[in-house]
This record gives sequence, structure tokens and C-alpha cells, in this order.
Amino acid sequence: MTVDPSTKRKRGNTRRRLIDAAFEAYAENGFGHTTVEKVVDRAGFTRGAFYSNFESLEELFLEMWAERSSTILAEIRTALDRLVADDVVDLREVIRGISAALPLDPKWWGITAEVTAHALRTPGLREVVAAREEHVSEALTPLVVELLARAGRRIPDPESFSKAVIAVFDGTAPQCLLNPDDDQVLERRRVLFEHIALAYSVPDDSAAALAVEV
Amino acid sequence: MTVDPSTKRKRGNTRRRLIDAAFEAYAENGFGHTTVEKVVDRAGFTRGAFYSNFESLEELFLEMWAERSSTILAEIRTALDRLVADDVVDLREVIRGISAALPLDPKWWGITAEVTAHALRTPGLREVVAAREEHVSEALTPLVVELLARAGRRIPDPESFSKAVIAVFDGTAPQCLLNPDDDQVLERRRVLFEHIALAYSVPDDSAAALAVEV
DNA sequence: TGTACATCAGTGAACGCGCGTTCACTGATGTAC
DNA sequence: TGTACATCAGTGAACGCGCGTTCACTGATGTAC
Repeated sequence: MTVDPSTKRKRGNTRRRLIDAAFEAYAENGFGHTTVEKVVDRAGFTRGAFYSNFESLEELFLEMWAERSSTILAEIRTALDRLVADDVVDLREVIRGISAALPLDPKWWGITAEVTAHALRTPGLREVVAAREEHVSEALTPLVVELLARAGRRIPDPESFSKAVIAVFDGTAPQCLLNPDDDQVLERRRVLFEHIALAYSVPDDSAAALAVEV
Repeated sequence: MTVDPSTKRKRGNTRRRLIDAAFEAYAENGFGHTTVEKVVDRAGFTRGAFYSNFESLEELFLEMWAERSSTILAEIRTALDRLVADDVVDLREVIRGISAALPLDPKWWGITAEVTAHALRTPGLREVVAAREEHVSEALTPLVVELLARAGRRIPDPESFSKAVIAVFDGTAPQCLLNPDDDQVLERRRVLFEHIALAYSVPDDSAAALAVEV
């Protein structure tokens, strides 16, 4: 009878390769200068392969963006979970750990900046990107709350704190990436994270004990 | 003899109109989807007019970007100068004033984000954009120091504070712009500015008196 | 002031490349018996 | 297990539009006398 649509040829998962190639192509050429040919060349296909897998470059781009976004969020969660598992309780260490867990990747930053800029002039996309940002914030909130609790700090308004962390992350990223050899910029970023961690939290001696039993 | 090169036709300053049209065209179409035709159409010229004034779209873009950057910096300075002139001394009012002076314009934010992303993959441009960021930071530093001094706060490390303000500004901008109808986001931005103003400054009773005599 | 001439910003047609998109095909994979 | 057939992912050639770029021109502005 008919082939099960979920069956994939052994030759390779073409969508997979196209999505990976799209990430590299978009990182290298930017949102507007990425062409179908640049993507398929990189993936080792001809143009037709693209059209039998995607409707348009926009569709491929959005799929790539959504997937990478999930991957990166998962990596951050893993890094933060490790901090929890390692039972880090020193506040400075916790902040350093959170700061280190947030990736400073110029490729991804560029793609995010461009999709956001694009979303601001594309009504349907704006909500999608805003929802994604919200999702990231919600996913990270309990983890940073937990980490700071272990360092003896209680956060009265976790959502505001989470959004502040993301804002500082987003805002310091271009500073760090534009000055890749400047250690002072990285140091300032760490200090800024420390300041907001203190500003958005209050001492709570019971928090550490509470965190352990959770 | 020859015409003075600085003499401009009365018909209109074509460069001026092209630069203004470029701003709108880039804001509307994005970095990669802006074409010569879209720019000249908007300015009311034909393609040839563009080529007798610019070498390439890149040149026009960079000129527009540099000019707008200067204009916006001048506007921020004017707004902050007004705060100084109005002799605002309440800390919350000062922060509110600084926050309000930093423009939340989706058009300009998009252009800035895209030029930064482009700069990260274009070595020669990266230094230019980094230098521009540095220039903005240096220009704003004395003003925010002065404003906070009048509110009775001394800033031990003005450069770090200035960069933190810019980071918070850059990082909260997408949050605000992606959620244009959400007042809470704006409120959180203001609170974040307050927190870092406090975190980067110390009380200094002599500062107010000092500021008055300056 | 008027006339003849020079300049050159901007015009608009033309050229051609790059790229998006289509589609008849092919050959590898999978199914039927 | 082997053979004949069906499917369809990916090929690669072809088409044509959009756009970058060029350039001979024109007519408005400015200069000389």
C-alpha cells in the first residue's frame, strides 16, 4: 500500500540538513541576503530539494529559529540544573554560574536580533516572538528563584526579576560581542548581574533550608 | 569658472532626500530587503539619481545610520540638559526623566539591531559600530553623573554605570516594543533603571551643593 | 539686462545577472506476490 | 529469496522577474561678456 508518511529515507533527513544549513547561512549572510541557493549548497542539495520540503525561505527560517530557540533554552536549563545539582550556595558563585549559562553566541544573537526587528514590522510574527520571549522567561524563572534561594536570597517578584535578567542579558550581549577581546566588558556584565540579583532579592535565612528539602 | 562644489541646486538637496527616504525604506523593509528602487521611489527620484550621489546602498545606509545616530544622541542630550535646567532633584523624578529621554522608536531600534548584527559579521564595520557605542556612552556619562549628583547620589564608577544604563536600555527596548500595549513592561523598565541607579551610586550629601555651584 | 555657452544633476532606457519558482525526469527505496 | 511494480525525494534544466548598474541624453542652473 502507501508508504507511511513518517518513514524517512535512509539517505538522510533532508529537512534536518536544510535546517542546520539555514542556521549557518543566516548567521553568515543575514536575514535579507540569505538565498535558497546558499542554503541548499551548504546542505549539499539542489534547489528542488528545498521546494519539496518547504513552502518558502520564511517557513524554513521560522522553523530553524523556533528549533534553535528550544535547543538553547534546553541548554540553559541544563546548565542551571547543574548549578542546582552541584549545590552551589555562594551568591557570587551562583551569579557567575547564571551569567556563564547564558550563551554569548554572535551567530545566535544576530539571528535573534534580526527576527525581532522583522517581527516589529510584521504584525503576525510580533505575537509569535513575544510569546516565545514570554515562554523563555517563564521557563527560567523557577530556576533562578531556586538558585538564589540556595544562596539565601528570596525574590519577592520573580517575574520582574526574570525579565530584568533577560533584559540585562540582551543588553550586554552586543557590548560583549562588539568588543570580543575586552575582558572588562565581561566583568562589567557579571557585576551588573550581581547588582540586579541583589536589587531584586532580600535576605532570607530560611530559604537555604527550604531549598534543600525541595 | 567652475561651480563651487558646495553650491546646491535650488531644486532640492537630493542627498538629504535620499537619506531621509533611506531611513523610512530601511525601517519598513529591513536591511536585506531594501532596494535602490524602493529608496528612490520614496524620495521621488529615478535610480540614476541614486548612483550620481552614492557608490552603493551600503554607503547610503551607513551615512543615514551615522547621521540618525548623531541626531538621536543630540535629542537625548537636549532632554537630559532640560532635566538639569529644570533643577530636578528628586531621585525618582530624575530616573523617570532619564528613562523618558531614551527613545523607544521601533524604526530606529530595528535599524540599530540590524546594523549591529551586520557589524558582527563584517570586521571593518564592527570597529565602527563599537566606536559609535563608545562615543554615545562617553557623551552620556557626564550628564547622568550630574543628574544623579543633583539627586544626592555620587557615582564611583561612572563608565560602568553609563554602560549599564545603555545595556538596560538596549535590553528592555525589545521587551517594550514587542508588547506595545503592555504598561507593566514600561513600569518594569523604570523600576530596573531605579535599581541600577541605586546600585551604582552612593549617597553623597555634599553632591547637591557641589552640583549647584558647577 | 540680455544672450550664448558650460556644467552636471537627474532621467530613463537598456543590459544582464542572480535568484525564486516550476516541472518533467530518474533512480533509490519500499511493497506485493 | 527473487522479480516486477509503485512511490516520491531529490535532480537539474528552464523560465522570467526584479534589481543592480551603466550610460547617452536633457534641461535646469549658473557663468561670461
